[in-house]
Amino acid sequence: MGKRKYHHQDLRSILVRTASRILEEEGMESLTMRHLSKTIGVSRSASYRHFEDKTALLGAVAADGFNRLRDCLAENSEGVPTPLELFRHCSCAYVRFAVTRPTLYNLMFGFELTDGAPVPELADAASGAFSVISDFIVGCQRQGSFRSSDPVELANVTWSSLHGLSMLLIDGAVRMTGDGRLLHALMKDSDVIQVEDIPAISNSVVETLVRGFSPDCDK
Amino acid sequence: MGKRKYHHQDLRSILVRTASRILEEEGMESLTMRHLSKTIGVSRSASYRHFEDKTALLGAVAADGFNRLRDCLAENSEGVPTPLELFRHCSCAYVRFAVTRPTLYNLMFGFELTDGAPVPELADAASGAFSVISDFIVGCQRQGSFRSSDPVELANVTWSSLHGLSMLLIDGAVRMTGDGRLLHALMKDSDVIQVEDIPAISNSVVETLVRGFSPDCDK
DNA sequence: AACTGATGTTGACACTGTCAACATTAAGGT
DNA sequence: ACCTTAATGTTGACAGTGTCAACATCAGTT
Repeated sequence: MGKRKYHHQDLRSILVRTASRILEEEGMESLTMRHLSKTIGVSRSASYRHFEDKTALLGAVAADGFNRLRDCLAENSEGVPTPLELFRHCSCAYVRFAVTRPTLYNLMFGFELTDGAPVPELADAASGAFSVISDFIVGCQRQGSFRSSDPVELANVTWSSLHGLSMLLIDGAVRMTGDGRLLHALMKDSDVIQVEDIPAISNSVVETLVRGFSPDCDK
Repeated sequence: MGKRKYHHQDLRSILVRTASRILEEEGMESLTMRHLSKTIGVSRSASYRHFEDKTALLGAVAADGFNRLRDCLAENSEGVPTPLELFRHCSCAYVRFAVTRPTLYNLMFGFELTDGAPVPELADAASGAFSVISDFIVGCQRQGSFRSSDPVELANVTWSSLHGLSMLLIDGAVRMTGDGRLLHALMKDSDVIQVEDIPAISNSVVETLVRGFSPDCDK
């Protein structure tokens, strides 16, 4: 009695979800096909009926990550009044997503996102997340908060900055001082950043981005 | 006769150099302790007299990468007249370094750079490379090309942007259109970027950074 | 009821990082 | 010259990995 079901109904998505959980909770090197299979309670190479490779599995996890990022960015923008505030909220949500899921975020960008990529769904997912930021920028332009040059240019700089900042935070290369400014990596007496510091960090970067480096417009 | 030398004179640095070469020429997954040892012509676990771990070896390779980056940035700044031009050159050199050595660059930032890090020399090396950019920014401020707010803030945004851009280029998430503008990842008909495109890309980002997003200073 | 394609299992293989035990060398003190 | 000692290189072994071929079991169609 209690004869266990031999076939799962949707092993594929269970694999992706569990892999994602293992990734975040136990780290990248713990995410092995055998460990994954064992935690699910399935045989060691059952995954190969659903994914050609371990790489293919990881690709699916990464794509799922991009979708979750897109949803996260969209959620955080509900009920925000001005486009500029929306842009700020979105940027902050982006960095927080990355920093609170470092391993997943690393995985997401560890793939070739190129056109003829091994995992095409990944490219679409990444594209979707990027579009959210892109749209908010266009909104800022329409409302007059941003100058009306090529929105793609602004979007790429934004994405580069947010992505770079997230990575540097993850790697511990950038910290925060007591008064909320960013601090160059590894200066003495710098504290490890906390989750509640993220808004300050993110806003600091966004403000610098908006203002620019040039002194021409110093009031 | 021809009795081979049993001891190398400096196996440690040979290991780092060869590992670095394998990394760039054959890719990350080809960099295995056994393959490395075999190409050097030394036994499989001789490396463990010089490095506690494979991780320790990789850390040394990464640190060496940061030093090479520092030198590369310094070299590219000789004979450049104005601080702003220096900043542009330096930024371009940074991105080119990353894009032409994607695997190495990925490795360099795949470590915890934190204070109590497993590989402390890595932190210092990263710090050194970062300082070059940082100094140029201060130069721009002194000369009046950049506004005189906290230089650390500008430096961090710069580093974030350059790092993010490099990563996105490496992953194929950002491309270039025929007319030299950046293009959002994976739009149809986009070309793969070439090395000679890098100056245009880098300058585009730098210019946006300097100008800012805000329309306040639109001439 | 029999066939069939999809799905899960087991045994096996080559490969990996790493360690313990051993061999060889270089250097220094007597 | 010898012996000691530490550093350095080698070999055998082990657990763990991704993956494949051969087999077993299920769900659905004819």
